[in-house]
Amino acid sequence: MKRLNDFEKYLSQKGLKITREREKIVQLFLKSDKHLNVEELYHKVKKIDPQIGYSTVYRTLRLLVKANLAAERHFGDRETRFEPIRKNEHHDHLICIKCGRIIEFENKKIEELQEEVAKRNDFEVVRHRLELYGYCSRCKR
Amino acid sequence: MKRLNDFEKYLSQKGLKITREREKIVQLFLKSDKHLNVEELYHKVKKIDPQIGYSTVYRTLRLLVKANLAAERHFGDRETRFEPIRKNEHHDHLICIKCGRIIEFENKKIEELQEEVAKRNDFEVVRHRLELYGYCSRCKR
DNA sequence: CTACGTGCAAAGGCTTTGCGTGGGA
DNA sequence: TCCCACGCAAAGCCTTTGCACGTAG
Repeated sequence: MKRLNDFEKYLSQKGLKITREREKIVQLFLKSDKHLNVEELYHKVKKIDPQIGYSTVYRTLRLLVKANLAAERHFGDRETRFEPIRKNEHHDHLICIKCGRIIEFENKKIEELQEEVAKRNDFEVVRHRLELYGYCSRCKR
Repeated sequence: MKRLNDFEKYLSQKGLKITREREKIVQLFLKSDKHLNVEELYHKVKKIDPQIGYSTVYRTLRLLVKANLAAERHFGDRETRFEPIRKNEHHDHLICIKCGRIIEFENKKIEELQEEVAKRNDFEVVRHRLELYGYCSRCKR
């Protein structure tokens, strides 16, 4: 769990504390390796340690975002989802509007074209978001 | 105002009513030609006709979406924005994270590449979203 | 005349925070 | 010991809806 160490390092640096709750939450979050929302992670955590409260899960996720170990995503429009950040990796998403499955992909060519568009508009891109919504292999017939 | 006629046609077809409120709201919405949220449109409307309530603005926007005359967008993450749909036109967005300016663009090549990615994943794309966040010409130095 | 539309206020749904208590360092 | 962190409950923020009254057709 390299990333868990990164998190603990971050905490120490900031004078924050390593607690039982944070350990468990972060472990589960990193392991699950999906795009979870607070609710979902909260339920996973509850199963392992029923003491832990919703706000702790929430605050830990926010902390992960600050530490640059998690990214905040807004797919469905209303709900906030989080995903672990693996170093040097950027990807976009295919989202099934029937079953909710999320498939990740990466395409250098598209990114280059984006840069081109930006340049043409005298715009400096900091980050981007590309999502394709439709039906996955299982849901289209 | 071709689109206003389209809206009224839609209303008649569905047995819905053309009201003073709807006329004004839709006119302002189409004219403003920006990416407004309910709040913003509501304020514009208020200036012209202070009687009109927030829910009427809200419901009229929903109606426009149903009529396929407006598209719902979620940029900032939490707020819902609406933009008029011009026929046969698809575009994506450059969003300035400093001043909030939104610039539209269109790029066929990118769309083709998206289809390619989808095919490779046995995925059928229904719609997509591409947003580039960064600094616009005025905000970067 | 009837069903749809309107404004108001309140209910929802999720995110965020204040507070008193508990626990790392 | 001293802050930081925790759980709980409540506050915020938008979005959405129920209701009683008004009005287009």
